[in-house]
Amino acid sequence: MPTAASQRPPLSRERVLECAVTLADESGIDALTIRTLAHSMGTKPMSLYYYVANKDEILDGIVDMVFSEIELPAPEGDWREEMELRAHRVRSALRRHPWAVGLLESRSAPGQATLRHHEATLATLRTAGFSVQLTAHAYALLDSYIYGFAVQEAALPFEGRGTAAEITSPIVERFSTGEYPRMVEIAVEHVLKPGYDFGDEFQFGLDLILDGLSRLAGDAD
Amino acid sequence: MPTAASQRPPLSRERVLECAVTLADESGIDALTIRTLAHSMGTKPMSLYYYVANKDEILDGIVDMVFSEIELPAPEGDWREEMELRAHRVRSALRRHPWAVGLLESRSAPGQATLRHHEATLATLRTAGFSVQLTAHAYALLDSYIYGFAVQEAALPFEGRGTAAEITSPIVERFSTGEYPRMVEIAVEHVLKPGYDFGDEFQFGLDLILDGLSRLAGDAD
DNA sequence: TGAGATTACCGTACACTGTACTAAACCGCT
DNA sequence: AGCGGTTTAGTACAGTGTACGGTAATCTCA
Repeated sequence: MPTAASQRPPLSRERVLECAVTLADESGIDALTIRTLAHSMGTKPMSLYYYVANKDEILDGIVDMVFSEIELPAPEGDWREEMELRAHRVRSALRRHPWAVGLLESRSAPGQATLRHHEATLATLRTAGFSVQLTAHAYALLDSYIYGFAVQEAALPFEGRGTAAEITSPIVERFSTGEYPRMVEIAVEHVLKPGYDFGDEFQFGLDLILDGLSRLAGDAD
Repeated sequence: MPTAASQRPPLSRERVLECAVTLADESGIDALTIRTLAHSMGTKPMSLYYYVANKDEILDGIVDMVFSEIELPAPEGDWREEMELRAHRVRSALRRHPWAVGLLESRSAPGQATLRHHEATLATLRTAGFSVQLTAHAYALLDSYIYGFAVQEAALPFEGRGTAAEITSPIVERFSTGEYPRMVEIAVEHVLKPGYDFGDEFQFGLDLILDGLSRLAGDAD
């Protein structure tokens, strides 16, 4: 008789983490339980524990998987171009995996891919002539912006262009009292304009930050 | 015989949320379960459900509680001062309640305090002469930075000044291979310097962002 | 060849979670 | 005294992570 195990690709730590990522993408991080994960892989819960110590290790692992998807910046390249590219790459990775930013906060055991990513980013800034101090400042600033933007994006109840109308309707209900005129204004005159996409706001802040860093780095602009 | 109920302040939605906040502060958001919350209030799990519909409502509620702690900016004040103050206030609230930023991502039903806070902030920028567009840009930028900084701060395994040495030791272990020289450099020459506090990085980015906004707002600097 | 060790996987069980359902106790009324 | 709404509890159930132990196949070495 063919066992369940013989009918599917063999288990491995890699495959466990890959399946965990796709499961979290498709059904949300709350749906990522040991049982559903095992079921989605055609196996039983306890089988997974041969490859990972516990669920925390899975969570650490999928965060690192997200970083492993992000192309590394090139330390020899133009720092501004590289940092802009990197910012967009990180953001799009966090948009593909919206649960990741929520995990960042609770995980503090960075994996290999994460460390490599940080190393390459720091190297790019240092190679471009940033002082140690300025590098630390710049990195904290850039990542804060990227992560924070991802948090806001993940909190949005709509996705992308054109579907912004829904979020405002429950808010508009409270507006019969006229309590929030400025929010209405922003909604009507900005967010609800056709073609609006919150994601487009990302470039504005990114440019402002990179401009500021340029000035401090003493570039000839 | 004195019942448990007669020996403690009466339950109320307010008190449930207050106790939920202090429990999350003291023991982490994972420790905030209906059972532990009820126990900490001297009552039984199901009693809480008279005041809140379900746990989600508690989570929404405590996020709003955090916002309610934050003093509102004054729309008539100098916008830059008000925004700087607000940024520090929000950050310190998120530091008092590190679990809050993790909830921001998953909650999308803003409460009264949250809405009031947004309204006051938007009003400050608009009153200062920011266009609707620039207001939206500025707000997204500032909040991204603040939230993202809070995420990073919450992920740090140490708190405040001087205790940074511990985080680096597990990393330093991987450094026998020399794989991460730039991270070592930053650690040794910046993070491990006496008196270093990651929180101090906040002001750097905040100044840079406010400078950039000043320029765009056409101020006389 | 065959016995023992190792690898890969799984069944059962337990303490814990959120919460639906039910019932009891308390309160201010007439 | 007794009624009806308000508040508090008890019990029960499905779902969670995972400790502990077992099984079957594969590998190692005489």
